[in-house]
Amino acid sequence: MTTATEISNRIIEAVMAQKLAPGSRLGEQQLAMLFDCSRTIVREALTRLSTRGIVTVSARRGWYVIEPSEDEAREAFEARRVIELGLLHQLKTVDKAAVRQLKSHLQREKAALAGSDIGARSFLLGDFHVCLAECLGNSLLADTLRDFTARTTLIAMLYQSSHDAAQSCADHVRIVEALEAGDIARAEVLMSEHIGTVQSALRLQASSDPLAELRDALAPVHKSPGPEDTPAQPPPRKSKAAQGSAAGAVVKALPNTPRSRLPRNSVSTPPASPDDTSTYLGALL
Amino acid sequence: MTTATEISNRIIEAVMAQKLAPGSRLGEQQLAMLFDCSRTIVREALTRLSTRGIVTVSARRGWYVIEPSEDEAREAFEARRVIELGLLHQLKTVDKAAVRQLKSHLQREKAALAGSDIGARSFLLGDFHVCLAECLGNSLLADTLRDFTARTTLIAMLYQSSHDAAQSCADHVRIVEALEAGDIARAEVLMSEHIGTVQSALRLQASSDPLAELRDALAPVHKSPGPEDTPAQPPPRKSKAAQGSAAGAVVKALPNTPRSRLPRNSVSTPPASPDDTSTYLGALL
DNA sequence: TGCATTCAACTTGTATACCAGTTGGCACGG
DNA sequence: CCGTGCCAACTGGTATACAAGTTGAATGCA
Repeated sequence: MTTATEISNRIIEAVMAQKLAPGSRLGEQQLAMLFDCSRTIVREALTRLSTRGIVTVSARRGWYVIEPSEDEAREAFEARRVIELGLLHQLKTVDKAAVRQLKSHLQREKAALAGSDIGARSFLLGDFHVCLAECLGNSLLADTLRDFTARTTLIAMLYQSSHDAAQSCADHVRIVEALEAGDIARAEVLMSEHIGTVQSALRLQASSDPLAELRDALAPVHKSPGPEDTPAQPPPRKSKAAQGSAAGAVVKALPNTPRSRLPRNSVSTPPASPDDTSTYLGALL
Repeated sequence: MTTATEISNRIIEAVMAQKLAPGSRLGEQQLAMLFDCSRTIVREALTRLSTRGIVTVSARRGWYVIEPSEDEAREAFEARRVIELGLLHQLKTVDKAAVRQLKSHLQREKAALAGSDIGARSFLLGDFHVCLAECLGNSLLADTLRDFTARTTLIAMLYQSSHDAAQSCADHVRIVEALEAGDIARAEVLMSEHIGTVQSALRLQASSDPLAELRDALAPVHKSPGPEDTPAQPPPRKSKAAQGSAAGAVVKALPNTPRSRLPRNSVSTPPASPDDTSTYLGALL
């Protein structure tokens, strides 16, 4: 048994940890089995998340993690810029305790960077911004920023961000240094550059050709041209499918369940075979 | 029959129109009767609104419109300031079409100010800020701002704002003028002052005595001292109860249903007598 | 072989039945 | 007359049954 709040927290965390890709399917029944509760609870969690703009429901087809359009991506980054710069801009003084807490966060970031847990790394990198808002004394904006950060994390996954984690962490360190020195204006500039760096690492094509993406993605791959490496790529969650080498860009989020459509045993599956569920929703556990 | 989205929109609008006061009770059953749908739908609407921070549920007691604490009030205004000033601050140029749309909004504000519909007046005054964000091209922030504006509207009701509508409208006019002139910096200053004016019109007591509020509210009323008038007061929705004159501050939102606890007819009330419902939820129709 | 159609499995959508906690009136005892 | 405890009515909480729409694969026909 689990509460709706727990479930939605898990999902948000999984998104921030890049363990749930844009377009991932979140079946009510599957989640209900996974969390050992009824569909009612799952539904409440998903409804909440859809209000927060993290998932969408396609009528009688299923719930899916959002796949932001390029316009939505632009808005999300703009929104984060507005809030985070606005927050710093209005700041008069920096509390000692806040700096201490932020430094503690940076420690965790560095630890994750040294370690091998890609998920924790991604989560902490995003959580820094939430933490900043919280330390600066506005939990309302912190909550808002959490949703927006999850959003930009999904955008980074969807548009194959080539940004690396070490860079982000270094940026965060400099920002906190500026805050500690009381140089808020510099912190603001650094934050602006930081967000700009992350945003410009996206492979957004401003081309007016709506087929460009497909054309590019479906172009025949003769040799691996490998122009640049993409360090912060989502972990090989799905195993099979998408066996094209890591070079080619993925068109969209490929359908996340290549499971063969076997005839169902009968009506309902009481023993709850973990096969289906644990395959791709293990990210939530 | 109504959808969950419609219901939550109605409630948000009623809040922005100051037709639903902080602490108002929103019974699932009552709303279900009012909107002719099942509790399931109502529940979804209320769940959504609670995610947006407009209502709260007290376990097995009922749903209520939020009553923000003073800290939450501070955060809400700060959040609005951050977003709105941040939005203007990052603005490079002002679109012609945006100015046109904003001017159209101002026309409606003036019309409402001239008319007698207090609800429309309050709604439009708040909606201006949402409209601004939308015109400036960020619907994500516009949606966020809608929730925050509803919040500050509730705060104004709860803390007996003495601010008047004409002043707000005049402020809005000046802000749009500055935008039209391309003087974004001035618009920013004006907006800052505007929000400051609204915020400082609240009767927030910064006293550390947690009983001060009660002490003040329950002080005997000998003569009506009437220091200043409070023009933008919530309409006399409830008729009876709170028969103390308009001078004394209301402690909290008084229990919104002084309905006598008559023995229930039997099990379920099929013909759905409109008595109970239409009494205080008429604001939603 | 190729194409259109049918159909069954699977999905969410909605209503409802029932569970459980809260509350306030009322009766009873001091 | 006052205080206290009990009880019934009312609240939301949860699970579940059933309705309704979507999809993809198998099948039959040209």
